[in-house]
Parts: sequence; structure tokens; C-alpha cells
Amino acid sequence: MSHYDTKRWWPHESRFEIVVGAILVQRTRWENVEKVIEAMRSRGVLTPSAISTLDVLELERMVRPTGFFRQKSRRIQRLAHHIHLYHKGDVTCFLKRPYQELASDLERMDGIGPETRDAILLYAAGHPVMIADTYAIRLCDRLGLLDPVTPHAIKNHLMQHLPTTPQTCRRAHAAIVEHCKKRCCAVPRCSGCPLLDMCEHGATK
DNA sequence: CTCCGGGTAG
DNA sequence: CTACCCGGAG
Repeated sequence: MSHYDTKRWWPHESRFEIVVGAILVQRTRWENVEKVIEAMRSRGVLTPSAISTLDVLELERMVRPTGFFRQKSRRIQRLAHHIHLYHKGDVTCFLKRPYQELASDLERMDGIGPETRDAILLYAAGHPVMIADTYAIRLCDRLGLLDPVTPHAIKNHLMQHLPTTPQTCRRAHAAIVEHCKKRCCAVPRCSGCPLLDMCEHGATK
């Protein structure tokens, strides 16, 4: 798990790219996100100001491979417009504010729920936050770690048991995603799983 | 063909 | 709970 690093986990060339990617990746495979990001890059629109003035139909065409293209394109454009309007189009300016201020700012945005908010807080803004995504929820559920498996409970649980630096949060998140992709997927591959002896789901199979 | 993926809003 | 939506795997 120590060979994970942010660049590898969330490849990017700018902070804005992380923010856009966080919305694009919702219910979507990362490979499709990369295609869209690459299309945007070659079109030269990977800045808040460029996105906010872009024809929404053109944005839709680029976003299409990640699904939910009408929603996502508009949500990205609104976010870009917000940064363009209130932060001079400077993403760093938008991100480099006190945790609470940024968090509640993100929560007001259309298309940014708890998970996307936390992903942006961790990967783009560098705040130490654990991300309770589908993977973490499924894993905790099967392990039988928490009685009510809620995102909030998972977040607290993880942050209680790990030193909460941005680095450890990223590595923990990466490790959970990797494990769930390889083993604890929708149709789990329990045989040979390193967590089998501590897993309720595996024990009953 | 069906199912699934680093969710969110109503 | 459903709608939003595409691309890939099986």
C-alpha cells in the first residue's frame, strides 16, 4: 500500500482537473473520466473561465462518455462559473480557504454531495478527510465492522483509527478502493482474500 | 442481452 | 424510492 501516491491515484495536471474529475467520476469508471479530461485538455478548456463561457452543448459532447452528460456538463459549468465569478477564475483561491468555509461552499453546489465534497476537500484542497464511498460502505458492511453502516459512521470510524494527515487519508482511501476492485466487488471473490478471517460475509460462505 | 461503475437530487 | 446516462464486461 505504500507505493500509492496521489499522482498515481488521482492523476492530474491541475487542481481544477481534480475538481472537474470529482464530478465526472460519479457512478462512472475512471477510464471514461480520463477520456473526457483529455478531450477538454486538447480543446484547451480546463480552466474555470474557459468552461464558464463554453457553449453548454459543446461541453455536453465532451462529457458524454462519463454518462449523465446533461447533468454533469451543467453542474461543471455552474461550478466553473462560480469560481470565475467569485474567485477571479483562480481555483487555488477558491480552494485555499478555511475548511468549514470551503466545505459549506461545496455543499451548496448543485451536483456536489457528501462524497464529491470530501473528494475535493482531500485531493484538491489537501484537507485530511476520509471518504465514505461505495467501496468503503460495502467493505464495512461485509466485514461487519459497524452496526449501522452509514457514511458518517464510516468516516468517524476511519478517522478515529488512523492518523489523519492528508497522506494517510489518501493512502487509506486508495487501499480500500484497490481492495474492493480486486476482491470485494459487487460479486465478491472471497477465496484467497487477505481479510477473510475477520470478515462476517466471508465466514458465512 | 443484463449488470455494474470512486453519486446526487427530488 | 427513482431518474439521470454511457461504455465495458460477461
